[in-house]
Amino acid sequence: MEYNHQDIEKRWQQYWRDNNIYKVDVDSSRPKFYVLDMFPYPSGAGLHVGHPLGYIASDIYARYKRQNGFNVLHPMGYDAYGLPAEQYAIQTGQHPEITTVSNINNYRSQLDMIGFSFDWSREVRTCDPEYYRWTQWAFIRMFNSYYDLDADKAMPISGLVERFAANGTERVNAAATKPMRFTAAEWNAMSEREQADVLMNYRIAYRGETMVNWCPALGTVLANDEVSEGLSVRGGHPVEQKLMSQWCLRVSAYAPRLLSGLDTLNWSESLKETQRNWIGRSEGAEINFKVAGQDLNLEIFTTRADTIFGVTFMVLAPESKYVPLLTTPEQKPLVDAYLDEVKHKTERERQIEKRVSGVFTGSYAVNPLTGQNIPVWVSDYVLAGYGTGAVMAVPAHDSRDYAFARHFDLPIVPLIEGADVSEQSFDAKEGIMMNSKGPKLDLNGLTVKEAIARTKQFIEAEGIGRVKVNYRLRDAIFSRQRYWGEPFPVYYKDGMACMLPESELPLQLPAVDSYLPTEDGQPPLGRAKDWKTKEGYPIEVCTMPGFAGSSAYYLRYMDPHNSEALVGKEANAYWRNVDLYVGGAEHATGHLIYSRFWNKFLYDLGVVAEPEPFRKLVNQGMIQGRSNYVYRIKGTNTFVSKGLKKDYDTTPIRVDIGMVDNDVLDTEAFRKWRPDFADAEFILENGKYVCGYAVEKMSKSMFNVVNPNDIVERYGADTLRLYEMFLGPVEQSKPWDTNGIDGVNRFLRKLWSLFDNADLASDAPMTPQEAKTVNKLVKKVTQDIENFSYNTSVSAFMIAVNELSSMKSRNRQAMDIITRLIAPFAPHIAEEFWHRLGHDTSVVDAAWPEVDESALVEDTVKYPVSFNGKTRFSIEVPAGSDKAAVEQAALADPNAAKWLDGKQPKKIIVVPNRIVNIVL
RNA sequence: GCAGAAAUGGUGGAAUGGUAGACACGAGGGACUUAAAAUCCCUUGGCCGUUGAGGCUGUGUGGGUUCGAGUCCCACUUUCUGUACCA
Repeated sequence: MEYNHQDIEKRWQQYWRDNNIYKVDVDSSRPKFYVLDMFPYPSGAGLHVGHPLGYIASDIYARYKRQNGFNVLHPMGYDAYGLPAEQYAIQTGQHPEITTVSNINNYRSQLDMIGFSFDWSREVRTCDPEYYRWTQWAFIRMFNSYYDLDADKAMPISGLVERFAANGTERVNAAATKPMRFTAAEWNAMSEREQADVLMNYRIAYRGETMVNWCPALGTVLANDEVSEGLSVRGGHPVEQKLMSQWCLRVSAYAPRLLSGLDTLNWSESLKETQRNWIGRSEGAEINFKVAGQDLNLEIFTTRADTIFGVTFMVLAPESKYVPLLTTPEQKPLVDAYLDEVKHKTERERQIEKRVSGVFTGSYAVNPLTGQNIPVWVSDYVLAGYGTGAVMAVPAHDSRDYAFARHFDLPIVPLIEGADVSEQSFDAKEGIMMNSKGPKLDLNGLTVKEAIARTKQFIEAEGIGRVKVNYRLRDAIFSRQRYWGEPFPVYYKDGMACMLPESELPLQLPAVDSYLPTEDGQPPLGRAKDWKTKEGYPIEVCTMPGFAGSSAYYLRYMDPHNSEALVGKEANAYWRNVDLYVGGAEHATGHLIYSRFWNKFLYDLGVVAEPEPFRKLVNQGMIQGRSNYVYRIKGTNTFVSKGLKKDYDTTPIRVDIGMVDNDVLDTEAFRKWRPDFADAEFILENGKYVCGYAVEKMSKSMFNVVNPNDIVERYGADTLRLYEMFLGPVEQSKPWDTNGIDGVNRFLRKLWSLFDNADLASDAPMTPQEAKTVNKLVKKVTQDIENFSYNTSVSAFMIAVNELSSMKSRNRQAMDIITRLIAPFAPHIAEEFWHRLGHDTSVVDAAWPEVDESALVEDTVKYPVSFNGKTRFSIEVPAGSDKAAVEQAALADPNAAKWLDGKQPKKIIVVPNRIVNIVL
């Protein structure tokens, strides 16, 4: 009988659906295992063959774990809010939900074809009100919490209010936007409005006046991870800095825990490193410089406290609050002009220019160690968002300060012996200090490291500064001036932000007549009718960003229909966290930081049991497209085959890969493709037109998209699954190349015919050869799955099937074991075999086979024999021979004399079961 | 610039420090066929030689450790990914 994949796959998919095979429930009698894929944003283009790569890998693991007796949670859902649907809505006026739902349906039908073991009864969609009510709920909880640095966790803001009322800020150690000091009396004397403003300074979800990435083209602000090189990640539009009042999440308060938590995770080193860099811990000191002639301290942050004797000027960020305070009347026109210039530059322009610019404020600061007056400048090379937005400039030992000093002809004082600073600064943190002696502190002769420690100690003792750990991680900006997102459960009462009661959640996204901003520049929600509370207070018109809905979805899967809580205690206590998370590395600084933050916040609240959401994480590689090119001779309509193009002056043109088979162009199809190619002429080689190729991103515009549906239709889902795994290591990026798929398909057909020929009536034991082949396979596949090395597993299956066919094996036991082994990879064909073997339950629950080691025992062992490390011949000795016997056998071999060449071996090395090396 | 990963045939890729190139594609040759498809068999890193003969060389470059290195160490080159005036 022929292998008819279409019939088999349709039939068993139906069987799985009808019997709810993939539905799971809490079952405390079995250990749990949680396998999760990063849920997709359902784009209009649908899935291409690159998307399922990670899903297939995780599905194999999920099925494998299930066959090993685990209760496996393996859900799927959709990250349904996003810009493309909204942009489409703006163009067409169609509600983004309509597009989104139709895209979701398309995704679902594509996913279903591939035979995944998802429990669809747990599906979540971020745009579903029953889902986003818990996103809103978490936001309210964040608003009602502050981060207590002594307890090192989030605490209810009501506790902080009590402490303020009793003792003011005394002994309060809380993460804050800006430091505050007041007494209980002062607190109690404040108006409600003033108190609300103070509390905003401490809330974990707060409204803050901050520098934001404003993208005029998209009409919204963006988070740092949504901006790359001064352009928006989505769309590539320029982004500029703007001071705006926005909702923010105090992610920075969690920076130390987000950093230290990484050590407990089984993630790739490169991904952890990316997060470490993003969090950006740096140890240094904050030092106060008095401003000459004013009662004002200029506070700076530095990691190089040792270089304080080389400070020849100070620099403020243009946005620094110190700028207006330090600008003297004479310098004001110049400073204002400079600030104006900087403001009109986008972040991108700033980065591209890299021109040294700046202006003197007219004020001087006093070096606390030397008492010298040093000028204070303003320049855009200092960032307002990092440290205190002001630096002490040490041109001799910092390249940026050096460039600035050179440009404005400021003095450069070297502080490290032997450092030549005539051409460039000496930035390395090594060497012996010099020129560093003041009235109270002498660093000369110390190493840089010693000097840093000594200086820190000194400034703390003298009260001119303090040791400080700084983080690069910024608070997340949480407002988006867009329509298609979660509405904030926030209304404004006399200008004060208030939360809706949790009982009124979800606050549903209202209908609007257009998805554009209002005429007075309000976000689209400004158009919603009756967008106010029962009492008539206006509701927030911004929506939440994309990462809001994806930050806790893994928790909702545990208990998706719970109407009382995000996740019930019992469900959470059982499923705990994700054991294996598979997804793209591009989320390293976005979703994977926010999720960890969100989880830690809920952990502080006692809502979830685990401090980290994702224990093991695997980043699947990208599958790139493989585009084909034809070569048109310039000025003609004649196309020359790739091998001959060097003789002509040609222009490469991309062609649709649908017209190309194994790089050979279907010339007739090409003529029909476009009217201007209708009369195309071809110069062939060996009667064929051979196309060139290039590895590029898979996209419609490059005509290189391969649709998984087409593959499934032609070869079957099992072939697709095996082939995607066979392509190479899951973590690695690689181009898609349909050319190799025949090999995998051939393998499945061979397996099929092997099975078709198996003598199903007999239950004879396996022959020793059969047992060896089968047990070798069990061992290899088990190891490979544990190591996520699926490509070598597929090879192992091919080898085993070849061996069995050449043995003309007809053994039922062997087929039983192979069926169970291949079930995670090729579930449809395995299910078919399983039922033919007479089982009436699904292969999904068939026990994973164990290795019968006794079948693998060999009678003889083969040793390669090397002379001075070069292998010359091999010998076979009885298994269990001792070293001396192996040595003897090697020397006694007829081949040995030739290589010994009459010499005595100096040494003979025998590595058991490995090699004999004879050293001459 | 910084950080991380990588570099092996025509291609995708295998190799717990132990016979490099498994497995697959592609290519070449052959069998079956009126023919094609499908299927099966043989060859396939390079060089020299042979036709039951084998040898040399070979994992980006240069060093090192080791009886033995694709694998470990040092330096360099190139590529990919992330990040970037972070003081």
